[in-house]
Amino acid sequence: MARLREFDEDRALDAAVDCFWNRGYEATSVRDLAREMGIGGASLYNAFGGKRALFERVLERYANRSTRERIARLEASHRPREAIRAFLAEVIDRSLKDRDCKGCLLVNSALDVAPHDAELGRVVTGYLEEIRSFFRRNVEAAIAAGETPRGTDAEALSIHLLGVLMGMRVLSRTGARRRTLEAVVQPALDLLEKPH
Amino acid sequence: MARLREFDEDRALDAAVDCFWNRGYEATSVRDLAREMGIGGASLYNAFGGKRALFERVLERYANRSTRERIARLEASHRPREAIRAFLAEVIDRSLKDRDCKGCLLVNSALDVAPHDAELGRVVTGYLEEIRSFFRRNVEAAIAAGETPRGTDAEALSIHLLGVLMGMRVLSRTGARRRTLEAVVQPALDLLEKPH
DNA sequence: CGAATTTTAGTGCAATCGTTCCAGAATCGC
DNA sequence: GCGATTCTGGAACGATTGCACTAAAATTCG
Repeated sequence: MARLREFDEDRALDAAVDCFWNRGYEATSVRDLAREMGIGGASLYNAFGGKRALFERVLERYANRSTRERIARLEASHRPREAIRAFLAEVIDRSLKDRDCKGCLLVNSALDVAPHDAELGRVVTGYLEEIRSFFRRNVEAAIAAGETPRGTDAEALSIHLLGVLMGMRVLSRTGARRRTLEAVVQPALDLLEKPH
Repeated sequence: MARLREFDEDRALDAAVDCFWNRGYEATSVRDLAREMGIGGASLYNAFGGKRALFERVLERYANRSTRERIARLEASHRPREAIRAFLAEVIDRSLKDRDCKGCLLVNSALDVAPHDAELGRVVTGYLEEIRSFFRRNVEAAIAAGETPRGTDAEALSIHLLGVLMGMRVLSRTGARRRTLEAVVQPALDLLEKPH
């Protein structure tokens, strides 16, 4: 019926993720995007609709490939408390490896675009809630397994863990060292450990 | 010798603070700034040098009027542990009162402009270090007063407090409720409290 | 007052913004 | 091969960007 698309949509999306992740929404131009994605401007509008619509696809892809993948993988291979610990440790490792200090696209977006675009704000908040839900699920499981201190509140602790994760992401974007990031996170992990 | 300036530089700076605070560096245009500051574009360049130079003045004014003022005031009127508690409580109160969810200009800048401008990055990091230094100073004083749990590490705890503050600021920008913000902060404050 | 100096509003500039349009190329059912 | 359809690179759109320039207005010193 019609001409076939020449470029790989997933590869192009990955390139767009890198663009928005590096420079933020406002500072990334459609021309930058098209160049990095290896396509023409017309193809971008043809395939993705425009800058904003592309950004929604980018957020979704980032969530799938980064956040959801990590949650599923760690939850499948670790006991509850260790899943939380491994999640934070992995984020620290990746943050330190990233020379560009890109931080987390969801956190960057929460501060950059969410306040000025209610719909995108709800999307970002939804993804953050998925992370918190992961924390909450595993804190509850750890409580049920009797591995946590007495009186642990899963709801409150999951919020605290999300906040600590956000703060660590902010500091990692400013180029913090490993010792700093671990000092941010450690006390939160200690709350899951029975006092001895 | 020369004509006197018609506008009040401090009032104009305050208006510029609001602009950058609301919309971020990139998304704020010089024309927006001039209009909100009540001056012409030429006056802006004349008095402040340009957008970037103005932003540095804005960061300085924000730090003086918001962060440093709060630190000095609370440190003068509270005992060490209560100064930290009051600091976080005040930030929560102000975050909830702010309908625009502007968050903290320093945090917003740390994610928005710092990674792309090394010099501004150092400026922002410096202001954040002042906050951490406030935490550290008061944790040390609390330790010296014997008010903290045994084995409290002032350096590590001050980093944790800074991270928790950053995280709370991120979540406040997404429109979090009081219960959420307090849940983020409470466990960090508990670390200053002797177990009973 | 006259000269010197600096602020002011307004306009202009080259560049870039997100987006659209266009002509040509490629692919399908027929 | 043909018509229909969708893709492609490239040019062009109006709007806006940060910044520079001009002439008039205002102030202080001599």
